[in-house]
Amino acid sequence: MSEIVVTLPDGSELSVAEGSTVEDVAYEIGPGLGRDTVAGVVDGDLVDKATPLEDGADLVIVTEDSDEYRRVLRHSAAHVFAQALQRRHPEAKLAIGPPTDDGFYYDVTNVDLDSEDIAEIEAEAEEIIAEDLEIEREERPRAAVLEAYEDNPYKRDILETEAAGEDPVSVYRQGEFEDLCAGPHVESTGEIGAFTLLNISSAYWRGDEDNDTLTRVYGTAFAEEEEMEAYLERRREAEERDHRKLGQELDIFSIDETTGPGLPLYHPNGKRILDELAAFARDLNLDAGYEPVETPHLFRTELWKKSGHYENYVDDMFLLDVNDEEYGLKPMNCPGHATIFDQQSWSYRDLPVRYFEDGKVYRKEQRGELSGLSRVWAFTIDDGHEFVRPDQIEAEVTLVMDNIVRVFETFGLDAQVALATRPEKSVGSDEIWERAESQLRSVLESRDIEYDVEEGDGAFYGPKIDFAFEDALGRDWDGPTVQLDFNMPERFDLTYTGEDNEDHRPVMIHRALYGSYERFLMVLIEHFDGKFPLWLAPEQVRILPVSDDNLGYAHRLANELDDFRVEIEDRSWTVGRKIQQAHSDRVPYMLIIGDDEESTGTVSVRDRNERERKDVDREAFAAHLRAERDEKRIEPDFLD
RNA sequence: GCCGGAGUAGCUCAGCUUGGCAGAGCGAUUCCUUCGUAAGGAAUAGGCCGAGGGUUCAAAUCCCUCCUCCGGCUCCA
Repeated sequence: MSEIVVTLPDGSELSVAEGSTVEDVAYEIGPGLGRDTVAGVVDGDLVDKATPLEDGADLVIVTEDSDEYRRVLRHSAAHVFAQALQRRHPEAKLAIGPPTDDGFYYDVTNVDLDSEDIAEIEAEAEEIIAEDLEIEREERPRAAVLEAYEDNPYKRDILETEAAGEDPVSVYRQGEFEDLCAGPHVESTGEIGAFTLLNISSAYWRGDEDNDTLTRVYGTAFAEEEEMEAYLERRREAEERDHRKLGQELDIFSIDETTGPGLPLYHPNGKRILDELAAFARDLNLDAGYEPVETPHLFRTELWKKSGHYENYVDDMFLLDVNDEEYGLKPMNCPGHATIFDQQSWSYRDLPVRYFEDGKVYRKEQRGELSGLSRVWAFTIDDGHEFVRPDQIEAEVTLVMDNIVRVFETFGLDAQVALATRPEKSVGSDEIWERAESQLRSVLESRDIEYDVEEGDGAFYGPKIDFAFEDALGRDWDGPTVQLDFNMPERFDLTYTGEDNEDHRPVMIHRALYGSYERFLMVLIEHFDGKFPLWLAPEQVRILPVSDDNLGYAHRLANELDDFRVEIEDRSWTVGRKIQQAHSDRVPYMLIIGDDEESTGTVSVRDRNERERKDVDREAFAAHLRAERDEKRIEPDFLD
């Protein structure tokens, strides 16, 4: 029998008998690995473990404890859901049912499902898992499959796109159920140790709003019941961190039905945090050579016509009629800043010119998009605009990136970085685009920042680097950004005089260190679970007198700490109750003072992490507090 | 915007299936208690049951329209 050679991930080559499957090779390597093998990745494609290998294949063995396996298992779980659905609702039509990062979904149509149906289908799915049906791959002639799906436009669509030209076509069968599918799958339905349906919603076919609306059922599956329990527990904890819930509990902001959707109202606690954030950004900006400017919320639409917003963005703008003249609330700050730049003539020596403004903007987002602070109609951008010579782009972008990195470090945040390149519809020459993109790339690489390239995802006016945050529920939101703009300088006919005494066109850089204060605050609330670092905490110290007799001492203490946000708990509660409340309000430090402390002039310090120390010297505590605040330390560390 | 779910006291929720006096806990207020490290006690106040219309002797409850929120899709700071 002839042999074939496969290459393993470590680069080693292995000779095996022709016709060997992924599983055979695993056993060849070792019996333990053979038993653990659940699938393989061959030349980058995930396949069943029973797939025969070709000579020269690159092979990765997939075992149970891997993300690949979880995807395979969940893909099979999606089939189990579909089978259960068809047992209960034979009329339902299946569209597509892929695995996701932490589960699966299946898009279906021609069936109405409510929560009762979901419970029934879930019970049916448990039954299918108990039946332990073998999952088999079958190759069918294309014509036969096309005919079988005669009245299912979605499966036919898949045959014409993903499976275009394939003949035969693979179908996976388990019991009476079969589904058009490339696989791979686990061996039998019994391999799914834990299965649950999570929620029901909707989606457009192929994500296109012009297509049919489908019912999307989300679920997840695990090999072991305990894994699923742990996952569901993490989900519950994430829900507790949701900024909409904490925002209300901690009295940070509200969005009132009467005052309007997507229009957040910041309470004193919220405003204290925003003010600290603004002061921090202002320091960074002043250090980096930005000059503060300020522009109004409203401009004549003449400006929006000049900037191109009226043409491209008018559907998202709030327009007002003022004495038969049209005005618009600003959706962006850049046209105002470009106009300021245009008020004088500039020399090449003056550039870069850098303006910044915490500018409130208004964007009429689609109603279904609004969500807490992450998507709103009125929000404030920590907006900077720079006017630079083309040869200054790289140095400027480097400066901006350094500041963005500084922000991430200060808060201990993490984000997905993406370089978005030239879209099909764009302005500016090939040469300037290429140069700009390579400059952005080079800044990212010189800073060792990991990033994805999103081809064609740039703005029509220039390429950009976006930083996306994940919220507690795992949704991604764009935050800080650096964007190059070749368009606005054209539209505003902005120029500077070069060394050659000729007019030249500057490049504009749009950048935000936070993105918007709204979205950034959302990220911080969830990131810290409401336990803000001392410098940001709306209330930094709470003084808890043991009895009313100690109120005088409490006020003297509060006066000594008058450069901090200090509150005195003077309700007629027991000490235990006062401590309990301070913990639930996530106050970094509590000072508990009774007769003992008052007589010795000390304090008892307790922090929100439940540590405490008695007989603390007031001066020493105050000095620590100042250092902790000024150094922007993340956690209260006096009691370390 | 589209599909689905929901809206009852400041907050969390019960009541709605089967129409018949609008409820609980927390919080608030007042009084008692002055308390030593994660919830002392009692009393009181608090509601256009999201808004409007309809059915009915009677609507929180049934029907219609709208608003808002939640989960997605699509778009984004």
